[in-house]
Order: sequence, then structure tokens, then C-alpha cells
Amino acid sequence: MAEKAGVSVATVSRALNGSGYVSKEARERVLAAARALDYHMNVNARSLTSGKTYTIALVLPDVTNPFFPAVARGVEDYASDNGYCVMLCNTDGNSRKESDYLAMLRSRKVDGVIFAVSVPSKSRINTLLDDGIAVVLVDRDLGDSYDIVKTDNIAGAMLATNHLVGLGHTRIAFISGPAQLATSQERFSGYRDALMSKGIPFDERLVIEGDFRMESGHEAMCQLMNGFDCRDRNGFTAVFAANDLMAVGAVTALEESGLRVPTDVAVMGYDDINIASVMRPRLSTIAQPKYEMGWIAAETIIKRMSEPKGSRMEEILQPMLVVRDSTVERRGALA
Amino acid sequence: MAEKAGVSVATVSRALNGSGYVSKEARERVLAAARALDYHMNVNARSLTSGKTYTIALVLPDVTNPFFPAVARGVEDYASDNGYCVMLCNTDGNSRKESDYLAMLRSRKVDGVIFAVSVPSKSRINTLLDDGIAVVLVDRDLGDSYDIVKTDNIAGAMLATNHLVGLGHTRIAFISGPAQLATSQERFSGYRDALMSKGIPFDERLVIEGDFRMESGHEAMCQLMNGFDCRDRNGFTAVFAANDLMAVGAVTALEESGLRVPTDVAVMGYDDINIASVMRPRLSTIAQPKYEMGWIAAETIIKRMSEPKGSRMEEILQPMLVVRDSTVERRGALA
DNA sequence: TACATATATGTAAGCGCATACATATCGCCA
DNA sequence: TGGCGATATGTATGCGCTTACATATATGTA
Repeated sequence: MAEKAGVSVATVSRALNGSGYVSKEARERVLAAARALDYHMNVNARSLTSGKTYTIALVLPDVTNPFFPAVARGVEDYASDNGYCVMLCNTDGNSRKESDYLAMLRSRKVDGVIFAVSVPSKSRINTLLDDGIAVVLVDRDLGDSYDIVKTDNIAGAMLATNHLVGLGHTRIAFISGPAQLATSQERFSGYRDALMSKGIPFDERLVIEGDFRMESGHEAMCQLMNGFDCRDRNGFTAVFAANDLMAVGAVTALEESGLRVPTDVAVMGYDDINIASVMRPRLSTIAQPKYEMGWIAAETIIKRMSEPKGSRMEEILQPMLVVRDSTVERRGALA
Repeated sequence: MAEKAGVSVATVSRALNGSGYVSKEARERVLAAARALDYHMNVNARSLTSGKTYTIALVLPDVTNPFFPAVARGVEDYASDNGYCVMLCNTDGNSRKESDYLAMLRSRKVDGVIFAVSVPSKSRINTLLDDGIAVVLVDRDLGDSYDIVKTDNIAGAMLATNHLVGLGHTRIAFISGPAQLATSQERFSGYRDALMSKGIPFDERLVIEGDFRMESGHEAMCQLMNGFDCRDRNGFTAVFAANDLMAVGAVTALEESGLRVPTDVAVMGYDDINIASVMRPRLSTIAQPKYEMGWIAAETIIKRMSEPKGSRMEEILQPMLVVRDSTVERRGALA
């Protein structure tokens, strides 16, 4: 390549990177040679000296969870527009897998990792940071120590709860996410606080912990039905699930018991995944700007890489109430 | 690191890789030093000499299409179990994005790319191969030149069509995928051949091309309803969509027109994405082993890397008929 | 004309690793 | 005891690139 153009490797490098002085003529010869040889820079070799790999990792529990593909897409779009590649890492919420991956990413010198934490471990993250790897959290918060992009879960849960209350419900069950996640805790707070503020007593027997997966929603619902008779005003007349997947499970359980949604019990989800608008009854839910979250996370991490010492960045997006058929009965609806 | 252990870098390298001769004592000192310093090999630097990056790319149209996350998961699981990382690349079926990405991957020296092609271009793939990058196609075939993992689309489409025919339908519309994709062509063949073999005349006015997305299914259905009165026996009484997403769109269009599924027109999908079992009516469809496809694709590509010159590998998985409510009316069903 | 600057290019070192090659020690057999 | 093979380790080179530094020419200024 250098010979082909009749110049030194240094000049080639300068020509290709537009750094330093290169005569017009030399540049053209280099470019011509590059084209002729179909030459492509070896990015890995470059990273050896530059320290930058132009790679970021997206570490999340499971792409198969419909919440994440949109986030991933957002990350990827912003990243690729800026010359970055993104590695996809599924942890299954498994501590071991998570730390294995982080080690892998460290030894690959990724520039940054966008992290939907499933086991809250600050030391894990600090290790990355100490290594000079930028980190931004998405969705799953971890206190106020790290850059984060999330939605306002408390507001979202209040939106949901208030909607239910507005419909006349006072006995509202809550199917929570994994208790150790801030995301779950926040949604729970929103639920409880909304109740309180309306003067509705909070009954902890109405709260069951799930794990964000469909089956756990089904299970939780069964447990709930076991403990209470929902045809009884002292039972419950509505359920708010901390994510749509669990809401789907809950609806299924309800139907299996011959209960009608929303007539017998109203169901509210969270996330607004694609399923929500297609299932029957269509699921009322709290929409999160998933794609934007990913996009902004990528933007944030790239910004962070350019100033590692800058002050903490926090992007809190607003969730939105989407009312469909699982909470209010439509009269004269087509379907 | 080398000094810390009191040996040369060569010995460190040998100790860490288990190559060449290293005394037990030296190895232990190296390992101890590594632990003490929290040393991690720089994989990129290594790839400079070894030529291997232990990275594979997964290039597909859009992770947001529910068919792909499962495939991606399969790829990732096998890959990470074998020390590989996977880069995620969305092309949107856009020729430009696709080739941009391939260039990017070349300059990053990925070891292989698992490719769900959207624009069929052999030269594109040959360029990769010439570069020493392994390629295996998933789902989208391209003649018999390359390694591929797919399902038997002809068989699948026949399964679907025969099911409909068995139900008494003779006027079966078909919403096809993009015509340039082998996947679409094969499903179309299966549809037409099944019809033929039952002595049912094939009416090309009943075939409309979509693009695998939900909206296009909706549109196609509208077009179909415009051309035919489906309450007329000479219109159509069933629709087979080449994928579930389009089937969902079709069902929506049907409902909007006040038509009932499956009573007025039966609908059959393809893929068995998560939505299929949750929507109402639940969608009858052809299930593809998505996760396995990804898993096997990763297995295949890693095998290929170890013997670049080996004979072509072709894995054709079998699709499965899943009968739900969109084709047959359930009596006494709970919901 | 003499010298400071801007422009242009090459040389060489180094990034973190693997490895060919040279060297050194040891055990063992003829 | 001389010599060979197995074992162990260091030195040096190169992977493909960037960049500090040296060098060289052109341009401008006093």
C-alpha cells in the first residue's frame, strides 16, 4: 500500500486520517492506491495505538424480552451513525454471566458499555470505570453515582394508579418486578404514593413480586386470586403489573379462571411493548420511549467518552399513559 | 506484568496461553502476578498477530422485528459459550446500510458474519469471503453457493396451505414477502404447489406482495378486500400471510371492515412470533425454530472458520404447523 | 540576502502481544 | 564422558498503525 503509492507509511496514515501535512498530490496518490487495492484500514491495529476501539457494548438481561429490541435499535442507530459498532450481551439477569461478560469486554477494550443492570453492584461498574471504560446505565438505576438514561418510573406508576383510581377502583393489586431493582422499587413507590395521596389504604397483601417475565405474571395472578375473591369488593377489582409481559400473564390467568377483563378486573401494564396493542383486550399501559432511551444512552456514552471527568449526566424521560381496553370497557367497539 | 513476575514477556505469553514450555514455578508466578495486578489480556493486540478477533457479526434487517431477537439470542448463546462476541448490525433492508456495514466489519476484521440478507448480492458476500471472513446465511437463502441455516419454507407453506384446504377453503389469498427474497419465493412456491396438487386453480389476483411489516399486511388486506367481495364464494375465504407480522396487519384490516376471523375469513401466519399466541383471535401459524436457527448458525460459522475450504454446509430445519383460533372456530373456548 | 515559518515527507519507536530462534540446563544412554 | 533430546527461558522481530522527531523545501519578511 505504501509502496504502491510511492510514499512512506507515515504519509499514508496522514493522508487517510487527514492529520498533519500532506500535499494534494500525495493524498491523491494514496487515495488512488487505496481504491485500487480495495484497501481498508485495520481498525484493531489502529486501536492499539489510539486506545480507542470505536466499540460499545450493550449489556442487558435478554433481547428476547420485547422491551429491549427497541432500546437496542436506538443504541445501534446512534452508534453506527457515529462510527461505533455495538456488541450485544445477554446476561439473563444472572450474576455470573454478567461478570463474565464484563471481564470479556474489559479485555476487548470496548470504549463504553451501556448497561441494563440486573444485579446491582457498584463495584462491578467501578471496575469498568477504573479501566477507563465509560458506563451509562439504561432503565435500571443504581443510586446517583452514574450516568443514566431512564424514564420517570414514579411518575409512570402514579399515572397508571391514578387512572385506575379515576375509574373508581380502590382495591388495586400490584405485581411488582424483582425487588432488588431500583426500577421495581420506583414503580412500587409510585403505586403506593398515588394510593396514599387519594386516601386509599395501602394493603400489602395486594402486592406480589414477579420477575418481569410472562409466567411470573401468571403465577402472581393465581396467587392473588387464591388469596382474595375478586368478585368481592374487599378483594380487588384491578391489577397493575410493573411491566406488560407480566400483565399479559395476568390477563391469561384471569381468563383461565373465567374472569373478564376489564369487566371483572381491570389490568394495567407498563412499557407498551408491541404485544400490548395487538392482544385482546388491548392492554392499557404506560408507554416508555424505548427507542429514544437507547438512542440517548448511546449519545450520552459518546459524550462521556470525550470528557471522562465531566459532571454526571442524567436523562429522565417522561412516560405516557395509554388507555386501551383492559381498563375501560368500550361500547360499540368494532372487535 | 512481565517484571512483576520476574520473567520475560515471552514466558508470560506462554504461561497464559499454555503454549510452549513453561516450568510449573514460572507459570505460578505469572498467574500470581496476573491476579495481583488484575491483569487481563488485550484481545485486540493479540488479534494483530493471531489474525483472529473472536468476534462475529450478526447482520439482519431489524432486531425490532419480533422474528429476529430469538435468532440473535441463539447466536449469542452459542457464540459466547465459545469465547466469541457478537456485533449487532441492523440494515433495514437498505442496500446502502448493508454495504456500509460490511465495509465496517471488514475493517474490523471480524472472523465471520451471520447474515440475514435483504438485498441478494453474491458479490457482496464474495468480497467478505475473499477477505477470509466466514459467512453463513440465516433464513434468507441465495442459491446454493453459501453455507446456510434455514427452515424448509416450501414445506412450511404447504403445511399452511394444506391446513386451509383441509378446512374447506379453495379461495385462499396469499400475502407475499418481498419478491426478491428467496424466502418469499419459496413460501410462494409452497403455497401455489399445494394448491395445484389439490387441483385447486391458482389465481394470481389473489397474491399481493408485502414487505414483511405489519403495515404492509394491513394494506395488502385492504387491497384484497377492494378487489373481491369476501362474502362471495368467488372472492376469498382465507388468507395466508408469509409472516406473522403481516398476518396481524391483515387481521386488523379485516376487523376494521367488520369481518370476523375466522368465521368470515380465516387467517394463517408464518413464524410464530410471541404476538401470535397472545393476540385475539390467536393466530394459527407455521412455527420456525428461531432460537435453534441462530444457535446452529453460530455453530456452523465457527466450524467453517476452522476449515475454510470444507464443503458447503446446509442446515434445513423443519417448520411446524400450529393451529390456533384464526383458522378454526373454537366452540366453548374460554375467551 | 538571511532567517523565521509554513509545508511536506521520511525514519523510527512503540502500542501489547505471539513466536521463531538462540541459548542454557538437565537427564539419560551409549 | 560425550552427545542428544526434552525442557525452560530470553531476545528480537513483526503484526498494522500513529506520531514524535528529524529533515527538506518553499514562502514570506526585514
